[in-house]
Amino acid sequence: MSDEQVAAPTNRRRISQRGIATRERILEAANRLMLVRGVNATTLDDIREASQTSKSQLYHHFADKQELVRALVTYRGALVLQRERAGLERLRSFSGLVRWRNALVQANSLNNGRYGCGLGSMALELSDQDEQARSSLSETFAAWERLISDGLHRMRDSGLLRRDADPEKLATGLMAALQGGYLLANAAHDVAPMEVALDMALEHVKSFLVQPSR
Amino acid sequence: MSDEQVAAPTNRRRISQRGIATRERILEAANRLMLVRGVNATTLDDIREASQTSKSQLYHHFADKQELVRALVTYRGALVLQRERAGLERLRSFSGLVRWRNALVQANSLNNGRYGCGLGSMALELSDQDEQARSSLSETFAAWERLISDGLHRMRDSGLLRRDADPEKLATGLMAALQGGYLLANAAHDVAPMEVALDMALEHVKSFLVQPSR
DNA sequence: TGGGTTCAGGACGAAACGGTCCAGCTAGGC
DNA sequence: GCCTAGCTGGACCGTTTCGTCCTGAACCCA
Repeated sequence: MSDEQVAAPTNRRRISQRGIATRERILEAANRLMLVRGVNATTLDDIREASQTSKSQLYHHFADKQELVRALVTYRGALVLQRERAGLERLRSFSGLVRWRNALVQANSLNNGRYGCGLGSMALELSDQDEQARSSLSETFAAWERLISDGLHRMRDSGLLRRDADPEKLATGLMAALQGGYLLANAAHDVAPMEVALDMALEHVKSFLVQPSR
Repeated sequence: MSDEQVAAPTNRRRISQRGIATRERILEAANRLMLVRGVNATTLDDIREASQTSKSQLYHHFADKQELVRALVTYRGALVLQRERAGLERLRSFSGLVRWRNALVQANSLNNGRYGCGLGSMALELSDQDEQARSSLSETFAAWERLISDGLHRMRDSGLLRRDADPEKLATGLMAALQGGYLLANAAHDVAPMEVALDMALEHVKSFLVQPSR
């Protein structure tokens, strides 16, 4: 989020700067560790050590591990939406979509496809385990898709896309290709499947362009 | 597999029918539980209880939990490939692809999008945790994609698909759409995103048909 | 039927893990 | 500068969980 704390503290009476910083440090460490090892395979002691804090601080800022995980869902969601908003809010052309694709592919190629999408991996791990986390993740995905579909709406309104193009469905398709691409790239430790998947989705969007640039 | 044990016992000297049945029961229970709760969130005691066996049997048939998980990867891989082979080995037309899509969607709609793909969920959970499991899953995905691309090759050879269609890339796209669809459907508890994703991938294949049926 | 091998049951141990507690320190309003 | 409320460090506890071990039953072959 641009104008509010990414890690909003729970409403308490007095909160010191130090307290906020500690909470942020915990979330940052949890984010890093759980991206690599997964949520369930990461222990509180791991997080305590990586964040240079102590047990009591974990339990001062979060009621239990589940609440920490839920806070992490919010935290990651905010980070991803912040990043994606920067890349998508001015989307007005097909080449903008290509730039969006390239940025995602490049970022993922830095670690040879490993780790996947922070939201996608949590979605699979938590969906059948924590209903609140699931619905929160689902909303984040919806917001992400909306960033895409808003751009596609602009393209349709300006006459770039045909009237029969359905921005919502196209956005869902792009998101599925992205998430499936992340998954296959992670399994293969190679970014290539993600490229192929995104290119397929882009070709599909292209098929709705008024003047095919091919 | 049709002509070999799905759960091949490790090479031991004498193995009774009862022993094989026990091993199968353990794998079947692990498969069921880990699909719902995830690998790391499922304990050996859960499996012991669900399979009506005991601790010593688990450790008689598998060295440790990791080896059980690896055996499960093989087990699930064989099940999925068996199922998919049945649906794909005679794939020769676009309508065959539509039937394949419908079968997947229908199966997933039975539980409102929950649980996702047994291979995909393991891939995300294990890829950064067990290199052997990851490479095994990656190979299974490759074999699965090959079932699809073989069908697409047949379609291309018979003149249904244009010569410039790339069956391997199309298969990767279909697989990514499927896996991404599973993921989004699981997060949303609604099969709809999976339908949209697969339809996008099918449209993409359709765009390579010699005579567009639209 | 007898002897050795494999299978079953479950008690047991050790370590990891989530979570509690408390004593001392820090910060910010008055 | 004092005082209260919040923050920090880390020892500690109970449970869970992986893994071991030992006893007895079932099985196979001669």
